[in-house]
Amino acid sequence: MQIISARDIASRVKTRRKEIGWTQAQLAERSGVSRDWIIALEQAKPSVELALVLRTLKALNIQLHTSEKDATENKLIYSGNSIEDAKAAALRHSKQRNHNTHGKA
Amino acid sequence: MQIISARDIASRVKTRRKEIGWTQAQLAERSGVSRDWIIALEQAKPSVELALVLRTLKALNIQLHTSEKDATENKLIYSGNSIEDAKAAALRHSKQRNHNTHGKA
DNA sequence: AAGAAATGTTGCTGATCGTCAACATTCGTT
DNA sequence: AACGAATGTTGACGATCAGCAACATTTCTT
Repeated sequence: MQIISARDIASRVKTRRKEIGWTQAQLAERSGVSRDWIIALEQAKPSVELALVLRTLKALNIQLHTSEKDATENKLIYSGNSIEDAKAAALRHSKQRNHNTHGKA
Repeated sequence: MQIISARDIASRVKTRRKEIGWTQAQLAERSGVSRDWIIALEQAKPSVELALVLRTLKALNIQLHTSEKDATENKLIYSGNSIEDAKAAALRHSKQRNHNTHGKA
């Protein structure tokens, strides 16, 4: 499964948790986080801490992998690209929470 | 590549960034974060926000995937497992920062 | 339907985040 | 060596986190 957003992780975690038959409280205990945090994770809160996410995935035996396209290809793609595209995308995301990202709006 | 810890993501990001030939500042701009944050990420700070990580991976064209073992297998594995093992592991991790995880030490 | 269990919500707290600015250090090129 | 660029550090700031406790709501079991 491709992981693009916090939503993807949220649904992955929730689905797997139910597969195993755990409650949120059980998962929280196994992962070493609070039940509140599990709720937030499953509700796709984008600002959760990375390490806690990784711990939770481990508790659920969900493996994470990275795969990249050929480096040369990417170099070509990116080097000629408009910076504005990425910035606009970032802003779109940050609107979910007024995060002001890297300032100078 | 298997992603287990923040360290894995850190090295992945750093390696890929250099492959493409970007500076931290460039990656920061493309990802919509501050340069400070990129530094923190590449230094494997465990508490970085998930959404910013995902945005950065996207900017680098690094794809994230989950893969899980058979659900039945996991159910068997976990249902008979000692809760204390996972808790101990969680505590080991949380010692990196006195996070107090889910209290009631 | 009734009760219990699970999930979700709210208000609060101390701690930490991510950003900025300024400065120090390292790296790479000449 | 010297210069600029890239990387890393520090301190300050407002904003937000993760946890807790108490309560509300939904879901499940009997």
